[in-house]
Amino acid sequence: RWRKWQIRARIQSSIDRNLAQAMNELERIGNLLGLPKSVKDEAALIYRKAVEKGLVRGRSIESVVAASIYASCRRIKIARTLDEIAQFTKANRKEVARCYRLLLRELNVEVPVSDPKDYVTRIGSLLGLSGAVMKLAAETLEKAKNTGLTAGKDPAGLAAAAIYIAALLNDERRTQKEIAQVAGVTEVTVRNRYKELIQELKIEIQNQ
Amino acid sequence: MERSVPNVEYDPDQFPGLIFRLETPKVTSLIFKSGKMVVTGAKSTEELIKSVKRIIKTLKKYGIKITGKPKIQIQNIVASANMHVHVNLDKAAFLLENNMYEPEQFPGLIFRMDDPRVVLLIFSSGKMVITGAKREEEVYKAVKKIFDKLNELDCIKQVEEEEELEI
DNA sequence: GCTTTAAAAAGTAAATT
DNA sequence: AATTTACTTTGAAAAGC
Repeated sequence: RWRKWQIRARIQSSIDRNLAQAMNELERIGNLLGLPKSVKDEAALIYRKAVEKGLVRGRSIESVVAASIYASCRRIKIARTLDEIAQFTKANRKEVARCYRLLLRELNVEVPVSDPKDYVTRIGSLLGLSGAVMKLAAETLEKAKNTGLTAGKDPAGLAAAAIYIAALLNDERRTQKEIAQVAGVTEVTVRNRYKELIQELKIEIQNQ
Repeated sequence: MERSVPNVEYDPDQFPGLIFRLETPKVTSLIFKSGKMVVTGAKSTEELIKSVKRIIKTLKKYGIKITGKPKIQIQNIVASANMHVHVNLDKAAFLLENNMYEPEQFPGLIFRMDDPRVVLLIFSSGKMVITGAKREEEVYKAVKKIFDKLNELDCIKQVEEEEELEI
C-alpha cells in the first residue's frame, strides 16, 4: 500500500521534473524561432503526451522538444523547416526527425501534409514583399499542385520559385540567391523549380 | 582469416563482422566468428545460393576449415517496380492509413502494408521500392494490392500496365 | 539504440569541371 | 551550368557495446 504510493509519487515527480526542464527548453527555442504562443502551447501539449507515454526515455529532452515544436508548427501551419528548429539544439536534424516520426507513430498527433503555400507567407514577409506577390505565388502553387507538379518536391523550394516568379511579374524582383537563403534551399533548387513552373504552367517572363 | 584471405576488410573496433566481397556474382558478405554470415546484393535466390557456395569454396581455398552444409535463409527482399502511372501523393497520403509522406525529407510516400507485411516507398512517377518481404511472391502480391488500392482511391492518373523488377 | 553491408526510388546538396 | 558523388528513406540479419 505505502510502497505503491511511494512509487507513484516518484514517477510523478520525475515526470514533473522532466516537464519543468522541457518547458524551459520549449520557451527558449520557441522564442529564438519567434513562434507565437499558440504554437508553443500546442507543442507543450504534444510534449506532455510524449512524456506520459514514456517516449522521452533514452532520448534527449531537447530533441523531443524540438520535434514537438516542429509537429506543432505543421499542425498550426506556421512554416519552419526541421533545420531551422534543430539549429538551436545540440542534436542534428536527423535526430530531431527521428523523434518527430516517433511522435507521429506513437501519439495520436495528426499532421497535415505540408503545403508549399505556408512557406510563401514566411519567405514573402522575410523579404518584405507585398501581399499581391504572395497572393500570386500562392495561386501559382495551386495551379502547380493541380497539374501534379508538386508531388515529392520540397515545399520550401516550390514556394521559393513561386515567389521568385511572382516578384518578377510584380516588379518587386529579388535574386534567386536572396530567396534561396531565406527559404533554406540552394539556388540550384530554386532555379530547377523555377524552370519547371514557367515551362509546365506556360508562364511568360519578359526579360528584366 | 583477415590475413589469409585477400580482398577482406576487418576492423573489430568498428564492426564485429569481417567484410568479404565477391566479384561474380557481385555480392558482399559479413562473416562472423560464430560461423554465421550475412550475404547482401544477390539479385535472385539462385544467385544467392551460387554466391554462398562460391564464398565457401574461396574460403576453403585459403585454408579456412568449414564443415557441414550451409543453412540459407532469405531475410529481406528489396525490389523496385514501375506502375507506369502518375500518383497523386497528397491524395494518397490523406486516404491511405499507415503512411508517412514528408516531401521536405524524402520524396516518396512510405506505406506500411499489413498483408503481406512489407513497406513500400511510392513515388509520384509511379515507380516504387518494396522491402521487408521474405518471399518473392509477397512482392508481387504487394504491388498488385497497392496498385488496386491507389486505383480505387482515385490517386492514379493515366493508366497503362503494371510490371516489375527485382533486385 | 549504435556500429556495417547492399540496392532501388527522386529530390536535394556540394564539389569539380 | 553540367557532371559527379553523396546523402535523405525503407527493410533484415549478424555480435557486441
